[in-house]
Amino acid sequence: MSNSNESNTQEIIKKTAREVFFQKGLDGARMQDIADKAGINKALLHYYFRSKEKLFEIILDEEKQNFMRYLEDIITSQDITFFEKIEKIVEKQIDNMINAPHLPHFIMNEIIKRPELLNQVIGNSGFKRVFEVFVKQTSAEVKKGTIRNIKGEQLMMNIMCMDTYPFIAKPYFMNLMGIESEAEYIKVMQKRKKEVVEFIITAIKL
Amino acid sequence: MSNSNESNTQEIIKKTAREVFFQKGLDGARMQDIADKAGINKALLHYYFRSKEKLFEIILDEEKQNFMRYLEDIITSQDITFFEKIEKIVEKQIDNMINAPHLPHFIMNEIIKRPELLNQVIGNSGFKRVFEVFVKQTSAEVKKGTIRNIKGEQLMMNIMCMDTYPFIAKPYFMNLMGIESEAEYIKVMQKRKKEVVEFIITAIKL
DNA sequence: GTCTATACAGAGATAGAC
DNA sequence: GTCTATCTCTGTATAGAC
Repeated sequence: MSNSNESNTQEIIKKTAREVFFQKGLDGARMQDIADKAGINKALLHYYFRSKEKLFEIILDEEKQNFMRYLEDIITSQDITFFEKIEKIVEKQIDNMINAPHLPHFIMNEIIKRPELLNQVIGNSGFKRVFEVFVKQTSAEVKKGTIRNIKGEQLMMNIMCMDTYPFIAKPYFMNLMGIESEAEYIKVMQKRKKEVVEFIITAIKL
Repeated sequence: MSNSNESNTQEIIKKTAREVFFQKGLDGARMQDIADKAGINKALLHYYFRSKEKLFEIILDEEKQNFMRYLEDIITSQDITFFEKIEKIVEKQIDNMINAPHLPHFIMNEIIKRPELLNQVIGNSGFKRVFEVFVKQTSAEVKKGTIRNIKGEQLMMNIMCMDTYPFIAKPYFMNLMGIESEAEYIKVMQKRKKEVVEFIITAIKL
C-alpha cells in the first residue's frame, strides 16, 4: 500500500512465486522452494502473504489480466481492414506468448482443477463480448464477399490454436524439431508470425 | 500375469486413478479420493500398486502410447494423396481427442514439471521419425507444384494446433461459445473436423 | 523486517485382523 | 483380497527472539 516500489522483498517474492507456480502449479509448488529461490526463509513468505493460497490468488489475479484481454483494441478498431486485424491479432498474441510462455497452460491447469475459476478468468475479461463482435464482423465479411463462407467461432478458434498451442507444447515441438535452446525456439516463433498470418489469409480470402 | 481380466478391482482402480490424475495431476490427486471414487479403501490401493508414484507411472505409460503414435500408419501410407493424408490425420486426431480429451494437457503438464519425462514420451513413440517423413513429403509436394511453398514443420504444427488446442482449452471455448454441455461440445468438434480439413487444404492448395 | 524453532495438519504408507 | 487402525513424513503455518 505505502507504495514507493511496494517493498523490494515483496516484489522479489511475487516474481519468484510466479515462476514456481507457473512451472509446478498450485499443488506442486513448495513454499520452501519459493523461499529458497527468493533467497529468504519460509516465515517471511507468510509475513507478507498470509498463506500459500493467498499468494497464489494474487499471482493468478495479476496474470489473468494478461490473458486475452489485449485483443479488444484490435478487434473493435474501425480504421483497419479485416485482414489487417487478423495480422495484428496473430502478431500480438504470439508476442504475448513469447513474453509469458507458461501463462496459457498455467491458466488452463487451474481451471481444470477448479472449474469455478472459469467465470473469474473469463467473466471479468470482457473478452466474451469482444469475441461476439469478431463473430459478427466475420459474418459481415462473408456477406461482402471478401472471404469464403466460414463461421467466426471457427476462425477465431483456429487463430487462437495456432498462436497458443506451440507454447503449451513447447518442449514437445522443440524435441520434434531438434531445437536445443529456448532462444532458438523463440526465433522460430518470431518467424512463425508471418507464416501463420499467410496461412490464415490464404485459407479464407476469396 | 495370470490375466483373465487382470482382476476386476485392479482395473477399477486404474480406471478411477486415470480420471483423477487427468483432472488433478500427480500432485493434486489424493489417494483417498481415488479410493473413495473407486469404492474401496486406501490400503487396497497400496496392496495393488505399491505407491502413488508407481500407480501414476503405470497410467502414464499406458496413456503415452496413445499420444500421437497412431499417425504413423497414415503418414507412411503409399496409396493415398497428400491431401487425403491431411484429411485422415485431422479426423483421426480429433477422434482421439474426443476419446481422451484430457490426455494432451495431462502429458504436457507432467513434462513441464519433470522435463526428463520428455524423452520417455517422445523417444519411444517413434513419432519423431514419422514427423521427418512428413516434412520430406511436404517438400516433395511443393516441388511437384501441388501446394504452395510451406515448410512441413509449420504445416504439421498447424495441424496439431488446430486438432489439439480446442480440447486443452475446452472449458474456455465452451464458455466463450456459450456451450453448456460436454456432449454439445463434442458435436461441435465432430463438425469441426470437416472445417479444419477445408481450412488447411484451402490454405496450401495451388 | 527477518530469522530459528516448533506446532499442527494432511496424506502416503504399513501392520495386522478377518 | 479387503478392511480398520496407526505410523511417519512432509509441508504449511505460527510463536517468539532479535
